[in-house]
Amino acid sequence: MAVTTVTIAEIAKTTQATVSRALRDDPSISPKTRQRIKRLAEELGYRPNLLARGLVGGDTYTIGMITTGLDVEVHSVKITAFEESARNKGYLTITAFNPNEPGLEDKLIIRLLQRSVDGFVIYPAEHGEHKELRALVEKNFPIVTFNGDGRLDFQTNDVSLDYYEGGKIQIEHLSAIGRKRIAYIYPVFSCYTIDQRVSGAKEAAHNAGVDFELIQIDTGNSGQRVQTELAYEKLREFFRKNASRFDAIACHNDLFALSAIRALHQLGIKVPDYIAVIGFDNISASEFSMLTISTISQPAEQMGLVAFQTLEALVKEKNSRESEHEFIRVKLKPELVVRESTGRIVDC
Amino acid sequence: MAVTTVTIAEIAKTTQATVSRALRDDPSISPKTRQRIKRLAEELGYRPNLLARGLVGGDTYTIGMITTGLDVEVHSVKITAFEESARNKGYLTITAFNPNEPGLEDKLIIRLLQRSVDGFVIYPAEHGEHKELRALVEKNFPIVTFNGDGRLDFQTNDVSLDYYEGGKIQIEHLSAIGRKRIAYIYPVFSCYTIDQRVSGAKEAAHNAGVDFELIQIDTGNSGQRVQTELAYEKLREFFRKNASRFDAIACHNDLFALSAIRALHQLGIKVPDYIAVIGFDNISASEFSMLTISTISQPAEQMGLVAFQTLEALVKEKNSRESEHEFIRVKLKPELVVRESTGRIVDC
DNA sequence: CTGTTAGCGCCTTCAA
DNA sequence: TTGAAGGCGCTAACAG
Repeated sequence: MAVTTVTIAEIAKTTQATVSRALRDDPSISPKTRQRIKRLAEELGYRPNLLARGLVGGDTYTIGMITTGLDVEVHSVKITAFEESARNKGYLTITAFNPNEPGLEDKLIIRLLQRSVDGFVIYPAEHGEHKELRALVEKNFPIVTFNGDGRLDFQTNDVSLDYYEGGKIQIEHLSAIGRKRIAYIYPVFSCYTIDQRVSGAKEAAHNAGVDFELIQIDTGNSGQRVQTELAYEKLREFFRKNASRFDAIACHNDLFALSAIRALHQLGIKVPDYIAVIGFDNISASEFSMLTISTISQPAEQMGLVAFQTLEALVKEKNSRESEHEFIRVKLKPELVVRESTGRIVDC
Repeated sequence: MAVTTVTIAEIAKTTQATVSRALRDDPSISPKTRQRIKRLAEELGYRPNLLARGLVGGDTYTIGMITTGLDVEVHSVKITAFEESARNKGYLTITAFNPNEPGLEDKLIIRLLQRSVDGFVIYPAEHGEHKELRALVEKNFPIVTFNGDGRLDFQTNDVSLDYYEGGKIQIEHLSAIGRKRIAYIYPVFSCYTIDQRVSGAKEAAHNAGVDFELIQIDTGNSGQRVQTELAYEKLREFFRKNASRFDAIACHNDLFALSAIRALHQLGIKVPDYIAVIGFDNISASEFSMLTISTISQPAEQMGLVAFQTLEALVKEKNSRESEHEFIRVKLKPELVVRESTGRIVDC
């Protein structure tokens, strides 16, 4: 059927082991036969069976990725960047999605382990014990987490965004353009990264000496998913009653900011003249929108890239030594992007 | 190290083969020993090694997916829907991305084959020979393509959206609200699905007896990727000179429509009063935007679902018989979503 | 019903 | 520098 090392050996009138060695550039093989075998393999269209290779304990050049769904644009960018750098180094990334169910995380880890992945990138579920993850980390299996810092109660190699800093920057910017009565709007469900943004915002407001109020919008908690239409309705209702109290709004993400702007627009409240709005994430729509949105940009490609480089290093090192050393923890800084929604300065 | 069937056999004082059979519910095993072995396996935390299983020729419960990047929201929805239904049936989907390079498609297929996937879902690259894909289809390997209809010169099991119909619906709607001078705006790079939209639109315009003009915008051809800022500039320039000639614009997708609306807004041209705008895809931003966008909605979840069901059937059938039968070809209909950007009717 | 015996395709000792 | 042999964990005959 398929051409294997045995097929090649028979034709080359040598043994299977020699073929195997030649193909892997084993130094013990003479340049001559190596070349001969390689040519033959090429001609016959030989493709190493990675299952067999993995079975005997070698690397599979496969990395398991477990992440939340693709509904958040920023995650997609991270995933894409990771996959691309992995692919360029000859790794295949096998991706499994976990819409934030703690139990599913364990199951997916097991499933991927059964396929003998060389390492893992994991965006941990918000809650749960992380039983499997913890076990792997303890046995020193190559793992890198995204945003594990703070939501896991044990150390890992981690690449995170500094959400606290992000929240701070949002408010500092609003304050810098002269706004003094600021609301921070976010959904009710609890989530570490949102909490961080809020904390950072609170501190910045305190430092700047501006009024600051936290507004939680109940978006219908179908899991962590925001129900878009409902969110819009709630926002409009809120602004109808309370808009006059504020001259600026910071939102936990750009979609919320879009909805907020739409609601304000409906109510005839001009943005940014009366109320300035800033979002978070820098999704593409915030640049395409009729009124472009100021926001906080995540270095998402870089996060994907750094995560892969870290993981690759761990995988290689595992093969050489079992050196125990410190966990690698990278925390990247977000950046302010100023657009129309905070564009004009109003003097009060 | 890890617990295997041998480990269990030793403890259960039986043979490895018996354990293997018991675990797989082989009817030849007595209920007693089966239960005993299963309990033991559970206690020991046994996890079958899927590589070994795959090596002997059995199913791996792994499906390979090759698709374009995650930058297009509709694709993400399809992927997510597919992955979820696969997961619920015990399959792992391993996803590889191909930003439309014909050569890469072949490479990725090979890589996934080396991991012994049970089947493939492929969103074929726009151009190229599709050498590997063709070979697999010929040897009757379980494969389902997305939008392969029209862009492949050979038959496959396929799930497509009817883009022609979509283009038609766009124009029919604009005509139905009384518009008579319509432009179809799309980027310069050629692509089967865009061509289809345009053809459908053209026919609809002809049938409705309205003026119809094709406008291609040069968005800088970094591959197939639209350069957003450039696209916006070009659109604004175009409208500045030509807006007066039209009372409606149809765009090949929603991001373009967003940009178009922003450009029109900048120029002080009211949407939909002077110019109505309709997009394509129904991305979330089209609903969140300050001015919500009328568009054509793809049944993306359904496409993912149908693709998986079709593929699963092929995989199962392969195991039973080598029955040769017709290719399964599903063509789904898009739907009109009316929002503000075509909301008000203007009499002329 | 259960045990025995071959492999699947590859890598890795150990000899020669 | 190459060959021979064993085994990774599992499934699939073939016996008993």
